[in-house]
Amino acid sequence: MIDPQILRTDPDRIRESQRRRGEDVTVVDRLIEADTAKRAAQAHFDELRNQQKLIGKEIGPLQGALKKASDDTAKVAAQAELDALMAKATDLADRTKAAEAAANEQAEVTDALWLQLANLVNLDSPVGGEEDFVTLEHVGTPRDFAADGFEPRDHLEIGEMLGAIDTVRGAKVSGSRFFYLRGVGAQLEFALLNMAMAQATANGFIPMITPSLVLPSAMDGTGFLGQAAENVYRVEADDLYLVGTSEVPLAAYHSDEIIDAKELPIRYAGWSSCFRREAGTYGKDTRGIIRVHQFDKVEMFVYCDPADAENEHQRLLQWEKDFIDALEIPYRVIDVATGDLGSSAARKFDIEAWIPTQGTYREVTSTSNTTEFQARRLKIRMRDGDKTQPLATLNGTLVAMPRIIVAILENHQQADGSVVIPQALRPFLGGVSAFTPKG
RNA sequence: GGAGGCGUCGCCUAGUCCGGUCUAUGGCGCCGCACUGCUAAUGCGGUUUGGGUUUAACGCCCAUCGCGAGUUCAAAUCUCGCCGCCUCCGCCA
Repeated sequence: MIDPQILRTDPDRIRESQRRRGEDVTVVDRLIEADTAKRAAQAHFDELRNQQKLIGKEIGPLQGALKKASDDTAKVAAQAELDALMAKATDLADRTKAAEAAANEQAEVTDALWLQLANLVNLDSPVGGEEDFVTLEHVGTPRDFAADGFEPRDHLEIGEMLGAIDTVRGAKVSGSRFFYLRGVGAQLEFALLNMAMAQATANGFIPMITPSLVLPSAMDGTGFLGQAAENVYRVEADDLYLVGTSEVPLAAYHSDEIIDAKELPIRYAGWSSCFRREAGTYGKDTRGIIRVHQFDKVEMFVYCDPADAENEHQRLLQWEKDFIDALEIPYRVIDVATGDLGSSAARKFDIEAWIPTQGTYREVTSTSNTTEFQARRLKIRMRDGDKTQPLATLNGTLVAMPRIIVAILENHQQADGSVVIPQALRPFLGGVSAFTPKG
């Protein structure tokens, strides 16, 4: 959630953000109303409770005096006073209880509204929908296969020739959009994993292997039970969710904690399987492993001072570029438009790799600055001197396996179906320089 | 899965049997001040978190003793449910 103070002091800022996202603006007015009602209800309850406590404090001593009273007149007087006090207390208790219930109810209504509100967009993000991104740069040049004298095969054809990808049996065993990596395909993933972790640790990241099943609180805290809910697998019997990215367990890792500002930034590189229902993508990317229900990914996740978040976002982007650069794959970097940001993100950069057989760029990594949005929901704060305030969280893909494998196979293929391994990756494959089809 | 124990404001801890004097004790750590060639030691003060109100500042109020509900004028304390941790047993990659 965003800072409630902004609602009270500068609601137009929220309205503008909602407008840029193409989302409901009237929610701001409903929030103002609910927030006011919530505070009034709370103040009313606080006042009644205060009175109740003051009376309660008189009752104890009075009961003591009653016991010690020596003569009957004093006893009768004390008893009368006690009875009057008790009657008042009983009445007050009823009213306090009612006020408390009203305050709780109003708080619930208000909190629910808050959770509907997406993060404030960064004003530098291009405004518009999915197609309105701004291309920041192109790196590398798409290969000229005509000059090389052959027609490129798509990643699935190459993967099958190499015995590296098996989608037919994936579907047989688990249904559509599931696949097996086998042989050099599996080795390629392990090599990419090790290369990614080597880079991450060299850059000060702490390697993490995270749970793939999380509680509703973790899923909701990271903002995945909003608009994205339909893409989340839920294990009903145990009320757990399968994560779509290790961003979820990495963000929730420090939930309900206060971190000393001196320890920031804290950087984690998380390895996990990722599960996505891919609802609403019927007919899209049905061939190969571009869009699948389960894949593995190394995710970078950072906790830092909000003042440093934009710089850190640039660093994450640079680390993503470093990795793709090392794999010698042409790509472009886009600044994602406001309407296509997730609810948590204030700004997002995607790297899209050139896919020769599609003649276009396809997303392979994504890095988001979620500012204090997730930290507020997950109650993660930083202590800076005597101030305690929410910190900023950011995430970025270091490597998402299937798509980077697609890019490697397609861009580095040869006429005979073999695939040249980029220099930087070879040490992680025992020095192998190419994968070659058998017979 | 079974049995038992435990959960207190950073860490440790007192309080829970028997409800009000808990505005939660003490130690450690941390912060400030004093003293001091320097450090250490010592002394004094401060130190949960969230919300509200006020704001020039101080302050005041409410909630918070794992979470939730109940009993009561009043709950860290009594009752019920849940969660987590530890020990032992069983099962198991």
